[in-house]
Amino acid sequence: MDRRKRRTRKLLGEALLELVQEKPYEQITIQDITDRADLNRATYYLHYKSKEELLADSLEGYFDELVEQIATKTMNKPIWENPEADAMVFTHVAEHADLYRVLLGENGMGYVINRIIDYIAKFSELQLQAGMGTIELQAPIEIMARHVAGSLYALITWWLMNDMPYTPLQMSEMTTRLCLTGTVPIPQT
Amino acid sequence: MDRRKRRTRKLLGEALLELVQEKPYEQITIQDITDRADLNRATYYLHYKSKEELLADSLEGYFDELVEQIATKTMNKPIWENPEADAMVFTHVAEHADLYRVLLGENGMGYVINRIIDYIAKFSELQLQAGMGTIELQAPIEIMARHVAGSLYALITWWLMNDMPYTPLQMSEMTTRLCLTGTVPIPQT
DNA sequence: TGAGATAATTGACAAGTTGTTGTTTAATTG
DNA sequence: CAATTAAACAACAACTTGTCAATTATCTCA
Repeated sequence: MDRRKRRTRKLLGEALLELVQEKPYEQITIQDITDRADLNRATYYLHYKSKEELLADSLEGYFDELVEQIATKTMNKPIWENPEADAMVFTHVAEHADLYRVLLGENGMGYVINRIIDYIAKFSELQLQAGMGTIELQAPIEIMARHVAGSLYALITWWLMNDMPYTPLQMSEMTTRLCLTGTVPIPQT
Repeated sequence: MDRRKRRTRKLLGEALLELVQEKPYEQITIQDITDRADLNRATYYLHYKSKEELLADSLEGYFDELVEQIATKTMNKPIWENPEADAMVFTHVAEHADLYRVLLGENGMGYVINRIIDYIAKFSELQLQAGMGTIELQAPIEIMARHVAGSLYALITWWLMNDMPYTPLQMSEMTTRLCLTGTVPIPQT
């Protein structure tokens, strides 16, 4: 990709991520973005058709960063020997708290939310497949992965919206425990 | 509330819920809504300031309907004696599948998603409080409730987006099992 | 039923946004 | 250096928004 092209897209992305923290997403116009990036509005349309397209593109970076971090740490280890993996997620969220608060909270953005859940689910699925022999399946792997992803997503947002009252490690331990042993670890009848 | 006022709001709500299934939410203008409802555009502003306000208002009905159904069935029963409760949720979603697919799927709407999770979490919290004496707490109730809510949300959307490959009862059984006993019901070390 | 209150209509307004186009200028690459 | 490609620029029509003041229809309650 051309150096100038990359530069322009980077500028646009940074502008949008800044603006998103200043005013409601719907109220951000393409004009606003190009003003902030100090580019002509027409230039925008040479790169993106919509705000959504730009936002999705800009977020890639954050996601990839996190996914890679985790991948290097947890590869080939089943999740139940790895509370640090989840802790990394919570830490990552804390580092970009302002942004995620906007993306996930209150008037959060649906496709970002779903994308995040998908990301997590895909990841869990790998984890679960790795441990397939060891554990007794409670449901199709696909579904178990979604279950874990949903739980993690909900706990992340709760934590974020309540000013992070626990440490990432505490959160990750609770998450892991709830996902692995459930809410009611009483003798199964 | 005035009869006419109610009528107008109902018309606007129906119009929006129709439109939301026809084209992307962001592309729906207030003009579109009032055209469909056969009302003057200026009239809209006498009732709502934004599209969001109208949408939130329109959804109340659906939510209340479901919440009440469940409340009457499950009151005072702990959730683990009650797979039908969750089944009702899945059935409800199936009944309004077209709408929920738009609200929750792909480019879903963030605040609707969060509202749904909040709804479920509040509900779970009551359930968990009711069974407090009986069970051993794995984490603060608040967190356990979020965990359950996130899981249920993720499973609902997965089910919806994959053309509902299981029956509501099957889904509800898996949900319950995963939430109660977790993904890995192996002896705890 | 009829008077008064309230909601809705209508048409019009300025201000702003959108997407696109054709032309010109600048930067990058080999 | 020449060719290519990106960006700037200005201007376009079409549409959206929020808000008006003046008017008409509808409902409510005495």
